[in-house]
Amino acid sequence: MKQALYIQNSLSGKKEEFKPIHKGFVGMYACGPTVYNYVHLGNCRTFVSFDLVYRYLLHLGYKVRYVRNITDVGHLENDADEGEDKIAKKAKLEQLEPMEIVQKYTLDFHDVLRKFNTLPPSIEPTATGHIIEQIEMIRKIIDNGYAYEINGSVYFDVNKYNESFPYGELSGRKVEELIAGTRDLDGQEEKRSPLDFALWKNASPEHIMKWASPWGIGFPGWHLECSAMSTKYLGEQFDIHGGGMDLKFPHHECEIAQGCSANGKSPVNYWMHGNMLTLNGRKMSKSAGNVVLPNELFSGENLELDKAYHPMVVRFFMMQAHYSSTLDFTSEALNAAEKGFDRLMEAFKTLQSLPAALTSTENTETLIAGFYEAMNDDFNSPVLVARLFEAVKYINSINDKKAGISEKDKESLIGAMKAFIFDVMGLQFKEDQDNSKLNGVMDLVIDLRQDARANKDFATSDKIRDYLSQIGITIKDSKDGASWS
RNA sequence: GGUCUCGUGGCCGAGAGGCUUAGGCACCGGUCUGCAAAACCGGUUACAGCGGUUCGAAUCCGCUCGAGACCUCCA
Repeated sequence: MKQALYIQNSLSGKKEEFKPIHKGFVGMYACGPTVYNYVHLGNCRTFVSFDLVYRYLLHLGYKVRYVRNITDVGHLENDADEGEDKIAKKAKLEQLEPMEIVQKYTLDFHDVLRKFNTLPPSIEPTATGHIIEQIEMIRKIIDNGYAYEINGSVYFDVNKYNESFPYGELSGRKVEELIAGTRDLDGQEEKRSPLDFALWKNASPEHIMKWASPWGIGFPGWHLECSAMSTKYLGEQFDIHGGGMDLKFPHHECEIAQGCSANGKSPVNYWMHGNMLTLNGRKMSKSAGNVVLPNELFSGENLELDKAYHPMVVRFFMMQAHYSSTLDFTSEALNAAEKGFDRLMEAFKTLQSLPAALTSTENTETLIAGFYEAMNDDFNSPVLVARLFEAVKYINSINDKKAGISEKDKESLIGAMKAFIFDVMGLQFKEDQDNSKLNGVMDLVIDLRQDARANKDFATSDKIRDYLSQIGITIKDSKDGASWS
C-alpha cells in the first residue's frame, strides 16, 4: 500500500509531502529531557507525540532510526558566567553526586515512558558520552571561521554566520530585531555580540562537571550535544527533527547554525514541533511550578484531581488532540477521555466475536482508508480517533443485529483497527492480559448471579453487582448473558 | 516592548471558502432491561466582536477585544 504522507514543516511553514533522503529509510531525532528532575506530563506529551510519528512511520514500512538524547550535562540557568549548572545545583541540593542525579531521573524518565507505552528509541545517546564528538564539532566550526575562543570559552559568532546563512529562518527572527530586544545580562563581556552562544564554557574550579578540551577545562554549551549526536548517528543531513515548541528558539535555531557552519549544509529536512500541554490555561512548566507528575496522575495522589487515571487513558487523551495544538489538561477532559477510551476498547473486543454475515452493510474499505487519510495528513490522530469511532458505531450496530459484516470485511477491519489502535496510537488494554484466574472466578460469580436473577432474588444479584462496581468491575447484562469489564 | 500563535456548542477537540449534523464526553427523549449499566435510535447547544472580499466565510483580509507562547533554562 502506497501512502503519501504529509508533514507540517516548521522550517517552511508548509505542509509538505514526506520524501526521505534514502528511499525506505528514515532518520529521526527528537530532543530528550534534561534529567535533573522528574518528567512532568507536559514533557511526556512531546515524547508521546513523537512516539506516534515513529510508530506510524514504522507502520508504513519505513526502517526508522530514531535517536532521542538524554541531556545529562546541566545547561546553565542563564547565559551569564554566574549561571549555575542545573544538575550540579540539584546535586548540591540533594547532596548527591551529579551522576546520581542523572541516574535517578533517567530511571524515572524510562519508567514513566514505559507506562505510557512509548517505544524505546533506536539509540538514546547521552551528552556526557559524546564530549569528544562535541569537541570535534567545535573545532570544525572554529576552522570554518564561525566561532572564536576567548578565556578558555568558545562562542558561536552569530553575526559572522548571518553573512552566509539565514540565522533565524526556523523561528522567523531577524538578527537586527533580536539585537534590539536584547536585555543586558551580567557576564556577557566575553561575547562579541549578545546573540552569540556558547559552544564551550570555561569551568571555574568549583564547577563539578567538567572535561579537558583544547581550550582548557570546561564543559559543552547548551545546543551542541544535539548537533554532535544527530550528526554522529544520522549523518550531516537527516529527515526529521522533532521537539517541543519551546525549543524552537534558540535551541533548534542554534542546531541549524551549528550544522551549517560545521558541515556547510542545513542538517534537517523536516522540522516538527509539538505544542504545549497547558494546565489552567498556562504552559505546564517546571520553572513556573505548575506541573502534574505522571505518577501522581496514575495513583490519584494529586491535589488537583479526585481520582486516578490509567496511563492509557492519558495517552488516549493526548491522541484526541493534534500534536501541534495546545492541549488543556482538566479532570473533566480526562474523565471524558476515559469513557471514550473504554468504549473504543470494548468495541474492539466485541468486533472479534461478531458473527459474520453474507454481506456487509458498511463499506469497510472506505472506513479503513479513512484511518490512513487521517494519519497521512500530518499525523492527525484526533481525526483518526473520530474515524475509529465510526467503526465503533458500526461494530455495536452489528452487535445489536442492526447491521452486518462479511467474514472477509471483518478480518480486514480487525487487522486495521488492531494496527491503528495498538501499533500506531500505541494504546493497550488497561487490564493485564494474563488474568485467567480472575476470568475463572468471574465466570463463577456471574453464573451465581444469573441463578439469583432466575429465581428473582434481585437482592442477591444487586448485591453482587454493587459490590463489583465498588471495586471497579462493571456487569453488563444482555440477552446472550452477562459480561464484565 | 519585539516576533508569533490561537479564540469553535456545557467541557475537550477536529475542520479551513459552499457539500463533515467531525468525533468524544455531558444533557434530554426513546428502544432494551426486574432495575441498572452497556448498546442502539433520535434530539439540543457553535464557529470572540465589528467591518470587508465573494454568488457564498467558522474558513480569506482589516480592525477591536481576549488568551497564550517565544525573545532567559524548559518538551
